[in-house]
Amino acid sequence: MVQTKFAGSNLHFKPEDILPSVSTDCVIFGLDNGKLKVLLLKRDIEPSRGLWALPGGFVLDFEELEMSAMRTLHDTTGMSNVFMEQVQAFGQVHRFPWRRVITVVYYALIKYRTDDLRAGPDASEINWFEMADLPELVFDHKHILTVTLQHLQNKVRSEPIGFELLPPKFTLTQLQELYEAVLRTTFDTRNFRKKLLKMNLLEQLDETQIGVAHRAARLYRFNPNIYQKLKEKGFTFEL
Amino acid sequence: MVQTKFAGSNLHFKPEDILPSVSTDCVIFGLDNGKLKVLLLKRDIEPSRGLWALPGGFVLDFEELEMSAMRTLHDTTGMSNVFMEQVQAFGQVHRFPWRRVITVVYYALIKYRTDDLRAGPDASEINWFEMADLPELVFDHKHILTVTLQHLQNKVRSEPIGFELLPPKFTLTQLQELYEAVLRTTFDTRNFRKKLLKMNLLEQLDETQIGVAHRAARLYRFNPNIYQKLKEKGFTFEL
DNA sequence: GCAAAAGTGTTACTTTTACACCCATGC
DNA sequence: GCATGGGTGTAAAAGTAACACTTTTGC
Repeated sequence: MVQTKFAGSNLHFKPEDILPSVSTDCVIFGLDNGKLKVLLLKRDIEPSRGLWALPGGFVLDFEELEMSAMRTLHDTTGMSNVFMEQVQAFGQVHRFPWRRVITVVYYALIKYRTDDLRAGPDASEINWFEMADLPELVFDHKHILTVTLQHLQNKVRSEPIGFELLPPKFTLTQLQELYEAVLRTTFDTRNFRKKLLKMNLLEQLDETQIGVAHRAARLYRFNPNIYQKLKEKGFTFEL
Repeated sequence: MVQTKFAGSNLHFKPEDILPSVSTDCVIFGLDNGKLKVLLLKRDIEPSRGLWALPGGFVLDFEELEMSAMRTLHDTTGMSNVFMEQVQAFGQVHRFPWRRVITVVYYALIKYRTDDLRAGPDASEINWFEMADLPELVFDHKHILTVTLQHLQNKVRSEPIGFELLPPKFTLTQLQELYEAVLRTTFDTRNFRKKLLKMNLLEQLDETQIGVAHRAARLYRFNPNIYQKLKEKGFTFEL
């Protein structure tokens, strides 16, 4: 029996295991050279074959929403154990042209990589796009990205999650560029460093950059345990 | 033909018009005498008959999520044109005991009232409860309330939405008590007033309280147009 | 020695905090 | 006249913003 090709990457599941009206989509953020990028797939299925879309898929009957999103993330990047949080649900009646589908959107912050990306069976291509230079997107995905970026900008200023976009050891310049990219602004170097270091969140390492053609910068590490302890004492991260 | 009584207030709709796996729930906040309260229904249907629950119901096939939540709000309070925003989706596999149901939660800020509350056909009782003194709740509704309160606390500090809980004309003391109730804290009266008035968001009226057994307080009004203009000039509300 | 980015201190200004008394009104 | 909440100012402290030059390293 030939069966309709559903949107999403659930083809290896039986139709009766799928919730037909609920999907999850993933906004996967990465930082490439001080630029905030998002991972998109070029659809190779109807509807809207050939347009770019957020990775996503239908939720299985016995699958947690977050698991569904993590499955998508794993399918596309090969990664697990990654920072991921729900943004909200998007449910406009005609957002999906064939029938009513509510999608629950998650965003993930990952360490940028270009190898091991897999388009999967429903897509012909996978690629990173600068948030400032997006292609035409399918359905309401443009709107979803707008809302999600706003959400990220709020979160990143009130919780120390930005580090998730950086390698475990990073320089203060990288950290500053990260915040400048996400918040689309600039900071005064001296003031930025003073502020961050004063929080006592960062472990200064006895290591420096290697292989750079200029003075090598000090490396730092974010320690979640330190943050936890500070938080219990009433500290709140605020950029 | 006898048909199963579904949870929710969708009994006047035909089963085929209902999305069986998506519901909305409403966290309806009101301010009673400086206390933050939430509106709950005592369920008169299975499952969990007799327990208290958030008002909510299944989403119709051709109904926007927000409309669904507004319908619930209207059914219980008779109100429309009310401040309402999505919190997020809750989708734990076994949150609803009979089958998989994802619920999209909205919160509403309304002017407190006790008349015209309607329990509806699925509930035996409707009542306001102090956030600090909740009854036993059905399903994951306790968790939903916790997350939603947190969400409200964040929102209320970064956007001028608290006014939605007050009558159109209010005193600065009422305003302060509102924020103290929502954020569970206290403010210094002088500093609070200075801060709020300095924003130039509030219109001072030539009216005072009437019928109080002490010096009558000045009344103020929040003007959304003023806020809009200030926002365009780069102002951001921050408490 | 030069290009390139790292790193650092001080001052003016703004915001936040802490704190106590007189005022207006109804009864 | 007294009980009740309304309304106000100031000073110290903390935090933020603006600003320019020296250091280190690789080539």
